[in-house]
Amino acid sequence: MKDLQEDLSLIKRGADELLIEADLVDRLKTGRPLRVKAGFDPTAPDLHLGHTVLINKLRHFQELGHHVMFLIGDFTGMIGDPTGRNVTRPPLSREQILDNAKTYREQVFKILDPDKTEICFNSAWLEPIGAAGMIKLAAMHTVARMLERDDFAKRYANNQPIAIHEFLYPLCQGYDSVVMRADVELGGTDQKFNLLVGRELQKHHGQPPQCILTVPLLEGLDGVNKMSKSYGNYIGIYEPPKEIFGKLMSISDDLMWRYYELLSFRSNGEIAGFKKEVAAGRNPRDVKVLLAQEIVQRFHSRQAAEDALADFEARFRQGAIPQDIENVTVACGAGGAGIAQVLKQAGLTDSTSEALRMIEQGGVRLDGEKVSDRALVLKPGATVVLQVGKRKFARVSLS
RNA sequence: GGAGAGGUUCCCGAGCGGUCAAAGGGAGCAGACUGUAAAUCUGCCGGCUCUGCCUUCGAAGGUUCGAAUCCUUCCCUCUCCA
Repeated sequence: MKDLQEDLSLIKRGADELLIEADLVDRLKTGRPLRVKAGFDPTAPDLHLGHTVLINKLRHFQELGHHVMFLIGDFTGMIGDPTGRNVTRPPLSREQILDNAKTYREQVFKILDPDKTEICFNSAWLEPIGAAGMIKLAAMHTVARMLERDDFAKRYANNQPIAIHEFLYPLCQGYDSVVMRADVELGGTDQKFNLLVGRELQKHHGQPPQCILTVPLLEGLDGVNKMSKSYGNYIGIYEPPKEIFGKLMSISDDLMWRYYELLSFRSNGEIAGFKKEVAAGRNPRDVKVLLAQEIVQRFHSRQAAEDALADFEARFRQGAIPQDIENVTVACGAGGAGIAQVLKQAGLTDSTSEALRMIEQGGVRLDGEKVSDRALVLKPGATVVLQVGKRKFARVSLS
């Protein structure tokens, strides 16, 4: 019995909500491996730290000997989960989906055990049911119940459009649970409604309704919106070490604690210790460095974490020029090229207008010297190191 | 099917014949400062062959010396009624 308590506390660690706990306890008591489901849209080809909160939780179940089913929503991906942002997603081609799925698999297996993970595609059963099946499915739920969903309710109240196909998404996701005979489904807190629809549909099909475990959504770098590729506030787990490190260093001091809670493998005791030390005057920067290193090491290596730190220190604390600068060749006529042109063609600014602005604001350096002459001309044959702001560098050769 | 409201620059949102590349806020970027790509403050924030020129205000036409602003048609969204 005490093993059960330990299992349960691991399952609940960091989780937002568990429905229905007593039901889950009963199922755990049976001793059989539970069928644990979590689904992902194959819309984004790579995962970011926000997804890993959920995947870490899947791993917990896996460690406890349960059957983890990683569902790739290749069919539902065509619908796109209603985001409330009223953005129409371009439909994905078959190849794109398969391609994305492959990438998913690789990335997820950095956290999950490949031998113990079942990968499913929901097109396998949603495709065959056809329009008739879809109508049947739609008959199992009412519009009023659909509008209970917070997102729909808000949009409806704010006179924002809701397309009918958006109602189909929760139904499809719920039907997945029926086919997969899920005992437990995991999702972000924003998924709660969809997860509950799964329970309803399972009841309709004479199955015991699945338990639901929601994990908090990780805030993105801005600390406000959820981390998401479409908001551009994310840290991808395949990003270069220095990017991951730098992005983590850019989060606010407050957000840092949230990240510790949801991403760090450090114990609660350790984290509480850090908080105490910072309150007592320790520089939060140093604690942030530890977090950044831990994450870089998880997805790259210990060495990469060391290097990222060294580079960061050199660049931002001492203003040094980094070692690995991109080499760019820019073509110009015999008379040379204007500095603004060169900055644009080297990809350091988006437009010549922006380049000129950067110069006016003192954000451009040439071989470490601030450029103040917007009419500066670079001669053919010259090779210079150009810098825009603190982070953009290029070694430019004129030819 | 009928009546009404509305579509503005990355987002929200003013403008309602010239002074509009278009207020304000957010995001973003740069500078200063610092404890960091935190916080704070300042500036920038369509493009270009840049003291000028070109392209934007759902789309296409039209009126006018001149249109984001007026007219016509079309597309899209919302509300109420049926």
